Amino acid sequence: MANSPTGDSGTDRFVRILDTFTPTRTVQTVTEIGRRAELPSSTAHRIVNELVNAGLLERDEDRRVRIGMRLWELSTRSSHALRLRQAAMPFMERVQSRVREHTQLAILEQDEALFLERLSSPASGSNVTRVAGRLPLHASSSGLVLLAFGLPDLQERVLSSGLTQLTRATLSDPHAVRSKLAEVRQLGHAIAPGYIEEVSTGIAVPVRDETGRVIAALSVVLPRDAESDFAIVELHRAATDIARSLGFRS
Amino acid sequence: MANSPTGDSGTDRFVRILDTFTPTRTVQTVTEIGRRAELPSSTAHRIVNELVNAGLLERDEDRRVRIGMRLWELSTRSSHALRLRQAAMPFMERVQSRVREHTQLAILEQDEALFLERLSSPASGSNVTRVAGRLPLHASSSGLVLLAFGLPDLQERVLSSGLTQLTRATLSDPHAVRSKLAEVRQLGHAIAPGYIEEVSTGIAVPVRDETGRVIAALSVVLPRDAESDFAIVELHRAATDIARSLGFRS
DNA sequence: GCACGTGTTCCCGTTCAACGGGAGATTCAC
DNA sequence: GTGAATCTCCCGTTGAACGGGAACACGTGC
Repeated sequence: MANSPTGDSGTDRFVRILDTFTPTRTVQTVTEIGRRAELPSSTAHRIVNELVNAGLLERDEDRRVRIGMRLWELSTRSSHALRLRQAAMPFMERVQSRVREHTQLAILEQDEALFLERLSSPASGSNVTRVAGRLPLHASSSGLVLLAFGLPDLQERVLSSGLTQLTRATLSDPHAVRSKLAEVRQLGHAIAPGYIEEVSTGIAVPVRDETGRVIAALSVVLPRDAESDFAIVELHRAATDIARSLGFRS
Repeated sequence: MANSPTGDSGTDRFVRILDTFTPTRTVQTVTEIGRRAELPSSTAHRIVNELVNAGLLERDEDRRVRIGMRLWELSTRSSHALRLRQAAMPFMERVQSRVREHTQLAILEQDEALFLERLSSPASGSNVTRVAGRLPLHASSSGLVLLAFGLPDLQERVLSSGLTQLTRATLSDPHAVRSKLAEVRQLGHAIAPGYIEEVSTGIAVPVRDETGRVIAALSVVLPRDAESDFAIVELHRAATDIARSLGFRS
């Protein structure tokens, strides 16, 4: 008998196992992992043990498994996002303290908006985004900014793939999105009223790196009917300051 | 011809590659990686490509390689350290704003002190520690706290391994460390004058989780001759507040 | 132009380490 | 007790990983 390989390259395996950990389920038994990753129990045990030895997974007192600190340690060596987050933090705090609403920083990651940091509103309302969470590009203000100032082939790719509809207000027609993007480029910021939740409006501005390229989006989430001009000004000011602190002049 | 396996389990391989990325070298060519991980060039290319496909590594414009955001994303699913960092942050900010020196949070990781977060002194002096950096347990104030309140077999393991001497003041004799640990337990905090750098003193207190177990060390770095009582009081207050915010009563 | 160094891609025969079925140990719950 | 769930260990099979090597693609210096 023996093995009937499933066609994955060893590394996939590994990623599949890590992927069984979700933000809501951070500890699980080995057998559970095996079930979710569709691996035979004995195989799951073998690989998990390897990963534990390597420090990428850890076991708690009950021998259940969770993601290891080693992984976090390694991930901090990804300089660019870390530098960005570091540079943005003080200015995000300023925005948050003045606008008093959720303040978020997102980057482009595999055709989605990935949220690097989020400072919650003191009067904490909606909670759609979270640190390390993702949102589709066409449906969030941050995503629209990243898309509008991104490469043309990214736009093609996103527009031609299915544009999921999150609320009644979400733009799901490629033409509508395309003219929205033109508007974003012209205004210099994106306003997404009710695209994600009926009750709130996202507002995002582009953040530039030391060469002037748009690398991130800084955003706040306001109640749907709130006055947005003050937030826009604050966001732009913060984005400029972040760019400056990254070394971008003028 | 063919292969002479080096005896590693596939996963090791993988970790060896990730380990070639250091805080100072965050992008490199595939061949470079191969050299450092002591892998034949063709093998390095194969594995790196797998990792890139899996999203754990990324290529920049010049096809050079860096650590991927995917890894960071996965690492955020490691709940416990994240929760701790989250809970500690506001109180660390308070300590930092009142003591006005480097303020740090460290946990025990593979017999070393791993620094989860660091708020730098406005009058930024020494810079030995950094986020995701490590220090030996016997030579840092944070380490001494983690060691003193840790499991007995941890203490044995550390004391019987080589106690590296970082400065003239570093305790390198097992007996000296042992009585230092007794002192730490008795005082409830650790003072490490000049153990790491001649010119500075580390001061650390234990942080407890919701069950009362010591899970982290909160520390500040003062100039060697500075008055430390105020800092100690502030640290203890912050540690208590952190424990309370994690759910620990009394 | 040519020679050289460096980084990368592709090919392919060898071989050994990963594979997973299965049996048995262990623990917990009812 | 019975039964379910989880984990450990063993072991024969085999296919996928391995890496040497050749060729390609740059760039650079002369």
